[in-house]
Amino acid sequence: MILTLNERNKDFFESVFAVVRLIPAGRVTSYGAIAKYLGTAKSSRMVGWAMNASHQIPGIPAHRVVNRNGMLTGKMHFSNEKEMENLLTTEGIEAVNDVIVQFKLIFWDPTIELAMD
DNA sequence: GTCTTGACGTTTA
DNA sequence: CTAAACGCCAAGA
Repeated sequence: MILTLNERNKDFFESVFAVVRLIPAGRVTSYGAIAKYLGTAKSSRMVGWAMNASHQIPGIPAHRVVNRNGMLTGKMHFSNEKEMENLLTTEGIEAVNDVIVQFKLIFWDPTIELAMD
């Protein structure tokens, strides 16, 4: 179910969680992409903030969300720094030096994959 | 109430 | 090319 955050204020967190949950294994996306999809492209920080709250919610593959540079910026927020990289590796995502390899190829853009019309 | 900080991203210098 | 500033908005102090 595609979320339509028209109000963009109502349940921002919930929307972010929904999108993140839709990210298929082996794929990754960026905070900005999610923010853009939600209509808050300029507030990409809020996405990251929402992700921080996602810790309390199970089923949120936060490890599949990285910054625009493909860098594992949020690894420090996991139980262990290697946790995020480990999870990515398990899903077939290669990450070296805290940076996802072939990031562009496995990049999952909600604005495209979810095909908002 | 104000001020600082922050899982970001884009634009200038 | 790299470094710094700005915008954006929410939460904690």
